[in-house]
Amino acid sequence: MEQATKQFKKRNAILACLRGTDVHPSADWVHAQIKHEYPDISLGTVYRNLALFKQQGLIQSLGTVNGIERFDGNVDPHVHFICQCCDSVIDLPHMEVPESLCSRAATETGGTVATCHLTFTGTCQSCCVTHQQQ
Amino acid sequence: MEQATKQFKKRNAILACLRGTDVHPSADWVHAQIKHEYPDISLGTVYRNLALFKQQGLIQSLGTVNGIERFDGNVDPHVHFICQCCDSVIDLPHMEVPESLCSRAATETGGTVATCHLTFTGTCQSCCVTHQQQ
DNA sequence: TTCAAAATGAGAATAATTCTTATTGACAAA
DNA sequence: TTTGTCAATAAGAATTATTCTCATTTTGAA
Repeated sequence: MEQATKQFKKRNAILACLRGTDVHPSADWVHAQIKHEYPDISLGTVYRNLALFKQQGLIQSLGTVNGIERFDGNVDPHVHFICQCCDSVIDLPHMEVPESLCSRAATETGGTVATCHLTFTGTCQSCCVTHQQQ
Repeated sequence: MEQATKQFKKRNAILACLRGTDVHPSADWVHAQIKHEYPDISLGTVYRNLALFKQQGLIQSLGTVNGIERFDGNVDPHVHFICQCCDSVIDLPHMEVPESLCSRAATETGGTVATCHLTFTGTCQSCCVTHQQQ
């Protein structure tokens, strides 16, 4: 009965949290979530493990939105939309960056390409509705 | 004889600095450059004017690289390559994001699209040469 | 010259992230 | 069970990029 491993309980909870949400959260958001299960988890542990996962390629960073780094538990290449109004980050799952662009990037730079990010910014549907109230 | 306008001397120098380089600099780099001409310019002025230009659409932010925001005086849509090794940012001028992707982003989100960024990360040619010394 | 408004310098304040260190917890060997 | 070892953690201090405050300076106009 899942006595199997008590090891990495909090670490695994952090990874599970990221993989179980689509909000592309900040470290602080993850910390608040994990606290429900482990009230004594520290923010430093969240930062530390997020950095570890990122280095291991288990998660990816989307860069910062309004000065706050955002993470994604889905490392498959996909496209993002960032709302400038509410800072939400949304997946655009049915879109892909043409493979031809990636290979051209490698040849044009003369270096090696590791990742590719296509990101749109704008106003999300919800914010559009809220703001033009007519 | 360019008595024309002493106004905005430093402000204009900041914009000219950004437009006259391709290194996609940080605020600190810009500050160091302007100091050659105006030794008393403060870092606060650089930040203030970069924020102003960004808001006016005269420059764009590329997001942060290693926690430091990078700017681009070229606001035409174009593709970037970021070296994970030396943090350099390079233009890939001969590549474009297909217009079809941008319009699809708008329809898929149901909102409005303002900008589009395609960014590759990897190891630049120079760092490749430096590191695999064989 | 005088005036009002805008721009700036200097440095304090803020806040996200990283670092340090003592402590805790898990597992293995005795 | 006890002990030892080592990784993981909590707590909070330290760092640092960026923003904010405010007194001063500069600018162009009257």
